[in-house]
Amino acid sequence: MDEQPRLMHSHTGVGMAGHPGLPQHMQEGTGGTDGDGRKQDIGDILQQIMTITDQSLDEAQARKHALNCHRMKPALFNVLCEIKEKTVLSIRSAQEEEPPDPQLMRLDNMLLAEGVSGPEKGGGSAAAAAAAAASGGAGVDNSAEHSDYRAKLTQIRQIYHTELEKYEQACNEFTTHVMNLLREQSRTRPISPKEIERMVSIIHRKFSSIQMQLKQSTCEAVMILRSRFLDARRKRRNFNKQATEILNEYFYSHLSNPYPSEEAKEELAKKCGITVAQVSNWFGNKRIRYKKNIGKFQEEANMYAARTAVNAANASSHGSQANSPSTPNSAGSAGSFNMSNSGDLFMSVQSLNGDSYQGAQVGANVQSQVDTLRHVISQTGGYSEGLTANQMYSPQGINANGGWQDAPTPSSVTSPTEGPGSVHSDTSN
DNA sequence: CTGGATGATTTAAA
DNA sequence: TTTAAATCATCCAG
Repeated sequence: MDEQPRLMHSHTGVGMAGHPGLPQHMQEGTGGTDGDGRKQDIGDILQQIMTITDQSLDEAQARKHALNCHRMKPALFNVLCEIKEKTVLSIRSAQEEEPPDPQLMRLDNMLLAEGVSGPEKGGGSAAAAAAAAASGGAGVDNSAEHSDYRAKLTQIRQIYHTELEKYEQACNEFTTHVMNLLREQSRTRPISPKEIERMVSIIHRKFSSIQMQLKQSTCEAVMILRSRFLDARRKRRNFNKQATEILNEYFYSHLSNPYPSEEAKEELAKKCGITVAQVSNWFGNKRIRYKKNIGKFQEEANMYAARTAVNAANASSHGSQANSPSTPNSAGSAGSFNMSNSGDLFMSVQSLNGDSYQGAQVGANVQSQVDTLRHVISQTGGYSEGLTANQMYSPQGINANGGWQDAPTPSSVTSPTEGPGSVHSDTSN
């Protein structure tokens, strides 16, 4: 910009002094000072303006320059300004106020709520933030649960921000370009700053409509992601066999107190490749279902008990304790550990009695404990089978210890119509 | 297609 | 908050 653009209102009527260095062809007819010559001059200029679109760019540039430098130009410009001054009112009045688009506001709010357009870090998605807040300290499994979701959300956020930046940059570039163009044009035609402002606002509106599209598609992406995430969470997928085995192993080896501690849950979760919450769910389900129908789980219980017994025997022969998922002990007191052991062994006893289970694998030291347990069995043998089943996993001592199924009050359990006993009957009878 | 198995969610209680 | 219990929703073998 070597030359100040002559905007309409800042225009102060440049003198009519001739410009030096006019091209030769522009000079013709300017020699005389009479009216005819001037008229022809104007006609010539107008003619050139009219045909300007037919010219090549270089040619046009040259012509433009020539016109700009023409001595008649300021006068013509003034005339144009006057004409425009009279007609521009209608344009100016058409400048409407732009009300904030409610849809845009809704989109903005949603993006903010989803953490897409909000602060970069510290919270991620609203859902994740809420989950993290709800879970307090145990954010590890939650982050694992939501990591996929959050990763995708972050991706969306990144795309959104890059696109937004791109649009803004493009908008600024375009605005600058248009403004320069208008300034440039304001040399040859009257353009008010208001008009430039208006043009800029039109450009901004156009770009913001593009931005709204971006926001809309981002919102859609978030919604899709969200629904997919929720679906995935709602969808049930069975754990793999190994995970189930590990869980069952723990459950049956801690049958007297199948309440894994937080650390135990974490370890189990890690081993099984599931979350701590899932471990909790599993144990919750397992406890209630086991208790509801012990007979149904008899075989499973025997199997795992035998396996645990074997493991224990092997481990003890190597001089170390329990091989099961390295929880020190679920129930703090020393007595309960023994109890739990005895309870588990009791399962083996049952299988030996009822089904001639291969007890040969049970180590000798274990066998001796089995013998002592037989007493317990015989003592409780007078009850109905259903009760026997209950007694199996909750010997008296455990109840005293706050065992996992709080004293099933024999009287209530004795109701003979119950299922467990009947199922159990195939093995014991 | 069906019924049982099973993981997840909800509700209520401690 | 954890847990028991009920319930939901899906999976899956037959």
